[in-house]
Amino acid sequence: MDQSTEEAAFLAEYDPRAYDPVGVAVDTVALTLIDGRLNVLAVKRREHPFRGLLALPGTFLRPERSLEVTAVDAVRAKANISPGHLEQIGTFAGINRDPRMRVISVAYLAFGPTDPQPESGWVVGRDVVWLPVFHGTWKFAFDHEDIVEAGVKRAQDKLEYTALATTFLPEEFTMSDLREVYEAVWNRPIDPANFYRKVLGTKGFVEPIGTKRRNAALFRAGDATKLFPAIRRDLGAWS
Amino acid sequence: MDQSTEEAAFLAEYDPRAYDPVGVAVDTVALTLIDGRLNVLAVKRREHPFRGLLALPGTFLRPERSLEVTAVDAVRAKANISPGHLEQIGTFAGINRDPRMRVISVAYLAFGPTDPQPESGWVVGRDVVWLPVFHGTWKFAFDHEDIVEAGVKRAQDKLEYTALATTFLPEEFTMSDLREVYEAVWNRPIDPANFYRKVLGTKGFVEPIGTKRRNAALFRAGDATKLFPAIRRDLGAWS
DNA sequence: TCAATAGTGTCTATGAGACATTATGCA
DNA sequence: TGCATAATGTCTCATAGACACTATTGA
Repeated sequence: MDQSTEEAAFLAEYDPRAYDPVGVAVDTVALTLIDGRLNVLAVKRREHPFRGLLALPGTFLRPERSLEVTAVDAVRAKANISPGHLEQIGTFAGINRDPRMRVISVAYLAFGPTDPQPESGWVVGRDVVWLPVFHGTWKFAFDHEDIVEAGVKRAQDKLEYTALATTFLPEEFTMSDLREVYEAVWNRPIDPANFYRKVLGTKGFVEPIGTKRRNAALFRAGDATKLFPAIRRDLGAWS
Repeated sequence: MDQSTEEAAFLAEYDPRAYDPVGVAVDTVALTLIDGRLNVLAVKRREHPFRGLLALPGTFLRPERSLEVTAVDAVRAKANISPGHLEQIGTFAGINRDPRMRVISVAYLAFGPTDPQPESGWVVGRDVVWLPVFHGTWKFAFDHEDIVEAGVKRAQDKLEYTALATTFLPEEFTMSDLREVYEAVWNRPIDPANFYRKVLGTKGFVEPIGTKRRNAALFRAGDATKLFPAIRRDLGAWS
């Protein structure tokens, strides 16, 4: 590489316009609990490519919009979920993941309660459905199966050491409601008695309201964001 | 929104070319241990914008290259680190992070031993330096301070539940070498006796070679990737 | 009054951490 | 032979989980 070539390469390295454009999409894994089961929001594609297949709600990033706003709007446009939590999962950038051109996708994870509660398999609008994550296998467009898997795994991890489980629930909930969130997201049963004490022993996770529903005390979310001690999933014994 | 406008919006949603381009950069937080201290690789910028400030090694994504290759090459071009581990941290996309145009950065974390061992503050090449992370504060260009912080935090987390600490070390190492990795990345002292037994009690983390250096047994990396039980950092008691 | 769920009691096993003690190899 | 570091012993405390038991409320 001679001097001028090196200089050109150097300048190009620092000039974004020197390269062909790469498309940037934002796709969201929106999770909610329906009837005790974890569900993910999907859209049936009406256009090329992958016409007819399921895809995550998403759109292309516009230069003047933030990733977060883009991620939330894509979900709001399709369903009545109000994400109590939004976080970035990561960026998926396989070279041929989109047949049209190079497109990378910044994936987001959103979860929250839906109101009113739909049923599992519920068709929210034209070509929009909630799919029960652990009950059936779903064929997605692009690499969206990978993204869903990463999103679910992230949700599972986050329930261990953050207080985010409460964002799946309405403001008031019982201990069983909260346990149901863990059971749905982790897809395994949990001992009610031990769960009860573990949650109460975790500072700031929930606080009692004082009222009851049937014979169950009602709680609201506490002010903790990180849980200590964590609600452990004992991964070593499982995966 | 009338029918034709809606249709146009719908089509645009699925056509990447319908939007102004967004630049995609890849920046890498490359970490290594120098003299028992955690160091990060930085480049002094020679061009606008932020001329003269420190930045992470990085470049723009070309349509035909993968993120991972781009991330590793950016580091290899600057220093003699051979990343034993590479993972994506996340995508940083603040709207005005780059004054030239909208540029999002997919950030990667790399770590591994350097050979030969440089000294801390070592100038690897023209305008390339290793900076001791916890000894001094460094002013970076763009939002690269945030990216470094996220990278270091990710490294700290990963040492808890993965066997990646060994990738900071050469093939043969003593228990003290391994403890030094944890102390450098976590930036706090660890009881040698308890660490010793905790590591040996963690299936597949290290295996003894049988030989010694001074009076210390030598080990090599085991075949485990996830650690169980994890080497816990007791975050609750700290942050 | 019965059934289902909520909530409490109790025991065991595991692992983290403090810190004392012994072993090893080099100056 | 003495010193630094390696390696082992021993104790305490916190927490997870199994499972038996009692309490409460609606059908």
